[in-house]
Amino acid sequence: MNAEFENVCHTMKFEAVTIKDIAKALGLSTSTVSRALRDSYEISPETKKLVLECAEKLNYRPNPVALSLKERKTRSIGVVVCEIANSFFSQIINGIESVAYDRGYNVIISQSHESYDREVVDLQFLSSRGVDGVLVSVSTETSDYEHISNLHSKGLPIVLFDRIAPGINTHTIIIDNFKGSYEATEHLIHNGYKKIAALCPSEFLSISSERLAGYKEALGANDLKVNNDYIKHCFYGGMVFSEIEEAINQLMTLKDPPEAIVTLSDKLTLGALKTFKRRGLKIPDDIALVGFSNADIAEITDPALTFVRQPAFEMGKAATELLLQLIESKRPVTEFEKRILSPEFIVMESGNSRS
Amino acid sequence: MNAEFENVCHTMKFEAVTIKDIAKALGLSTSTVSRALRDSYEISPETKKLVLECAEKLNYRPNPVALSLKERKTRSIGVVVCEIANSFFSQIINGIESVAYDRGYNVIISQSHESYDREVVDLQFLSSRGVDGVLVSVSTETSDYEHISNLHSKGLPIVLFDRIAPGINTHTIIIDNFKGSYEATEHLIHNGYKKIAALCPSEFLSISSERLAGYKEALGANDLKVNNDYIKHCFYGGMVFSEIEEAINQLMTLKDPPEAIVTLSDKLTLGALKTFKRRGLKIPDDIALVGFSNADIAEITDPALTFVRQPAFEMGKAATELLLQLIESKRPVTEFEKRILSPEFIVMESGNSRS
DNA sequence: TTGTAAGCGTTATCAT
DNA sequence: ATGATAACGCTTACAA
Repeated sequence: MNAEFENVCHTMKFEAVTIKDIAKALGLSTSTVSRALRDSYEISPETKKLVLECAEKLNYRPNPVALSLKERKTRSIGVVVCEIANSFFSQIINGIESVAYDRGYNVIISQSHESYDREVVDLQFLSSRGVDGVLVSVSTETSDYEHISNLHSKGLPIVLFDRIAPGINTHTIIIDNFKGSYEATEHLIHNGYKKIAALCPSEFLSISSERLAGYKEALGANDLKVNNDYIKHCFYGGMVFSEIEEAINQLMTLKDPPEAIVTLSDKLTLGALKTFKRRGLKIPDDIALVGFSNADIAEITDPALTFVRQPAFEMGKAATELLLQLIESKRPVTEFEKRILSPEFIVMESGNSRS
Repeated sequence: MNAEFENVCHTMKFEAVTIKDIAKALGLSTSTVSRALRDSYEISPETKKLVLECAEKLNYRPNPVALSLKERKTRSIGVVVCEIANSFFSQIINGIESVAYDRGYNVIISQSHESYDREVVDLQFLSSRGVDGVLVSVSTETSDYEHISNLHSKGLPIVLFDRIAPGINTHTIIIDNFKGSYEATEHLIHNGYKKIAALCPSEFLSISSERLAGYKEALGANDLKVNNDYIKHCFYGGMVFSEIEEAINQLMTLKDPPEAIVTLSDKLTLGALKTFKRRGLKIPDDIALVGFSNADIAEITDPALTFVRQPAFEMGKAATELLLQLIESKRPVTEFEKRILSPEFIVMESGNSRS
């Protein structure tokens, strides 16, 4: 008996006050109480006051689960990213959370860890949990997008961001990847470098092809030839550090090694910096570097790094605003917004000029 | 008519298959179907097979909201941290998510942005949303813990991590902060530094006093006096960068400036590195630095930084495991675990030895 | 072995 | 202006 009691106490959440309790306390029906709480016109002012006071006194809080069941919406949105502990994505999540918080939505996070299978499960899990919509940035392994388009065609609002999926007609928000890498490459060219390598994410990712195109275009526009030996893809884009190390090793042991590298993602830039440090390579004397990075990383390197800053926080905010408009049907289903945010090219005085 | 139809299509989520649909399809009652799905002993094998097949065919997924309403648990846990886009916390969240995922729980994130008011609202929001438990690391502004102890005494399972609250008797997981900063300080002393300053988080945080104690103890154990001019607190612990810059400026303009600094949090270490770079201070010739940091940051500085690594991922995992045990009543309510994780002290050959 | 009915907390549709 | 009832999807006594 005692043991049982203790167990119950332990398990039991605080018995929340319900509309029933208020009804009982006031000798009213639940429907009256419900209406009074929602400030319905059909309830007399006195009753309203009574109910409101009682609710206040009992510290009544509507049960969101019951509401969800009734209204078939949970006021929560799901997010699928490769890794939370990646500063680019954590900044995006920060933006997502800020908008969601303002609008009274919960944010449910899940990670694909760059695994296609995991992404499928995550999405399935989120949708079965009844989220009102999802924000997705596809994993590096993902080349089949049916799991996304299936949900989409079932009416689940979806906004794709950063790493998007071809052929799914929905809202998307991306960085102007072409521009970012074009500027990075051209900056190196303008500083006198001709042998410029590119370190890219997996070729399957939308960001990769766009950024690579910018790199090639910048070379071409400056009468430089594209050397395929200078282009390295890291399939797991930095999640596996050894991939980056290996790619850079290969570059540096070419008969004709590059004098400079553009790193086409935040994670790759970080990995390249780490590799340089481990190998004792000095920037810019041994090798020059410009690439996508966040300010923190760029600023603490020596010399401070000229870099492409991606507006991650803004991207998270924009994606969430779009998603909530979709969810709340504030936007016709036929107009899909394809937004492109401009990256910032930040030149550090100290960085990469040839000595 | 048409407009209405479109609107409905737009708003409507895919009509999910329910137990009722299966029952109807098979000419059974919902209870039979329910029991068959739960593999109850009272259902005949044939019926079970029939139901299971039908469920499979219709792609039936149990509605978690309905389950939540019935069982009064949501299989979701809430997390309150100061900032997601702080690598220490994003690594912790990674750990949290990994355990939660394995156990079929959702993780709902919210940020306090180091604001006490926001922390109160976050916690209120999470609990009203019916999370089964919460993981909390208090904000730097928080010095009153009633919002936490209130929820706790109402029976909501709570695990505090990293920045804990005094006087709340629940599970806690922290780093051995004393040890971490003791080792950092002593390492500098062993390398010949005597004038060692400490850059600390807000004095109200549990981590701050513990780390400061380690610093002082290390000085004392090596016959060095504590100089209060050498101890600087940054109230917002790095969320406001100018605070760090200002603190370091003050240190460097003392009549007798320090030769070395221990930075007592990841964020402070990052901020100090940024400040050094901006001021053109070289490590270790102008100023030596040892502190709490993650490996990425420590490895890309020049020279690579000797540092205290906090097992953030492990902390997130451990906290979540404890919380889930509490939630699932696998652990008596009277035994509160106070776990202390050891930090790793990582010495880089290149770092901080006097030239 | 299977069906009926009540209940989780709320709101909407009828009555009254 | 207020109350009774059904419904959202599911589980579980209790009947049959």
